[in-house]
This record gives sequence, C-alpha cells and structure tokens, in this order.
Amino acid sequence: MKQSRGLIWLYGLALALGALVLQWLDYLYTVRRFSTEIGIVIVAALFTALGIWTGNRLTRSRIAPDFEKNTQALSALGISEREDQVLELLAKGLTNQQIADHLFVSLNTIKTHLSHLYQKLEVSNRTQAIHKARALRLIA
Amino acid sequence: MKQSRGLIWLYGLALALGALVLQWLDYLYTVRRFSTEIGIVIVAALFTALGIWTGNRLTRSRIAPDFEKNTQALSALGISEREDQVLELLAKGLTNQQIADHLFVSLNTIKTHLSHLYQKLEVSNRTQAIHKARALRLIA
DNA sequence: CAGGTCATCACCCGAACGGGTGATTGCGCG
DNA sequence: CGCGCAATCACCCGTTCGGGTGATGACCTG
Repeated sequence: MKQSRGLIWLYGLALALGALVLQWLDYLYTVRRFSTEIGIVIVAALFTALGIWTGNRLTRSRIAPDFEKNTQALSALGISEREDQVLELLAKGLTNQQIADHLFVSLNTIKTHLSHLYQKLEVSNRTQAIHKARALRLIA
Repeated sequence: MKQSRGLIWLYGLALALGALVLQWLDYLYTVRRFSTEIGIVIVAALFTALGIWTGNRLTRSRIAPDFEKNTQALSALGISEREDQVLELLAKGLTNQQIADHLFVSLNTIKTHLSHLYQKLEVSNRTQAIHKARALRLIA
C-alpha cells in the first residue's frame, strides 16, 4: 500500500519534470535556434531513461511484495486457520511435539491437523507438504 | 545464456526501430509540416514505452538467475557433491527410499549421507535440514 | 433444533526416520 | 606405499511420523 502510494507520487513528479523539459526545449527552439534533431534525441534519451526507471519501479513493486500469504489458495484448498499455523511451524523444521508445545495443544491434535493438511495438499508426508506449500506460496 | 542472448537481439531491434521512427518524424516535419510539439510528444511517448519495456526486461533478467547455488557455503560446510544431490532431492519431498532409487544406491547409503548432512548443517532431522539449507541458499 | 465445520484429544499400528557402529572399495596426496 | 576421505552398504535400536478410527465440545447456519 505504502509503496504504491509512493510510486504514484514519484511518477507524477516525473511527469511534471517531463513537462518542464518540454517547455525548456521549446524555449531553446525559439530563442537559441537549436537543431530539431538534437532536441528530439535529447527528448528520446530523457524519456528512455524515464521509462527504464518507471519500469524498474513497476517491476520491483510487482515482484517484491508478491507473497502476501495468498488467501486464495488457502481458502480454495479449504485450509483452516489452525491448520495454516501448523503448516507454518512445520516449515520451520519443528517436530510434531514442538509444534504442539508452541500451540499449547496435544501431540495428537497436531497429528490430526497434519493429516487434514496432507489430504488437502494431496501429499503423504511433511517434506512433500513443505515443498507443495512453498510452490503454492502458502508459506514465506 | 539463451535469455540474455535474446535480450541483446531484442534491444538492438528496438534501437533500430527507434532510428526508423526518428527518420519518419523527420520526413513528417519536412513534407507534412507537422507541429514540433506534437512530434516531441510522440517521441516522448514512444521512448517512454521503450524504456519501460527494456527496464522490465533488464530487471527480469537481473532477478531471475539470482540464486546461483552458492558454492561458498557448500565448501565452507564441507558438503560433498553426493551429499548435495541428496539434499536437493530431500528438499523435493522425496522419502529416503525414493532418493535411493533416484541415485541408484541403497537406502542405507542415503541414510549415511543424511547423517553426515545433519552433522554438517547442525540439525537433527530432515525438515530442519530443509529449512537451514534454504536459509543458506544451498537449494533453489 | 438439526446438521455441518472446526478444534480438540485418544488409541493403535505400520512405516519412515535418526543414530550408532562397522566394513569395504576407490581415489588422491604426501 | 600408507594415509585420509568419499562413497557405498549392512545391522540394530529407539524415536518420530503417518493413517485410521472414534469421540467430545463449541460454533455457526439454515
């Protein structure tokens, strides 16, 4: 959110600068009798740089915050909140007993949650679950 | 390799197109008596688009092949090539038996390699090994 | 209220995993 | 050549994991 806000501001500023450059070039044409070709080359170079810069910002903002733990896949697979918590700790390399301790529940409860996770992810063990969950961007 | 090759070709093509556009605009100026401002705006728009496009391609090619499986950490930890192969398959969620089948060795061999990996990574089970290997950029 | 979902816990059993020891082969290095 | 190291395989033993079934209570929804 913050980033796209900043992006918009910066882009607007760049456009304003571009307008200023255009005015300046117009002034050069009328007063200093510049060659048209040189002016065009200058404009081309400036706006190419502007485009590269904005392109970088666009892609960066498109790539960096890309893993909001996509709720789409979570709900599409019917993974509950508790199961997602177990999945998170699972990916950290904790054993079932450690997960149980972190969530203040019994070891059997963790096993049940994991069984449901395996069914929903269509896997048969924890390492496959980690692999698939990462592929589906369910975990960071 | 292939991608950067293609990138270079496409960039050169874009430059050639830009030159053609400049020629075309020059023609318009002389023959059709276009307004200079309109021409500049056209050039600006075109080169902004060109910049965004090349910027996208540059960042894409800069981001994609960013994880070379850093040999530094591998050698620093004393992980042999065979152990690295086992680690790779381990992270894919395969069981020990499946890893053994992929590498055409015995199940006991895989267990030995994994024991060595656990010692070198200072972990105690496979999920922790995956977690730490990913943190150390040993696996994709 | 009846039905469904979720979270919780229990038990059992087979499979997989982890750790340890020991052994053999091949390869490079001093 | 002798040494170390990587790779291979075997055996034993205890722990963990995975699957199945069953059960309870809380909550929501029609």
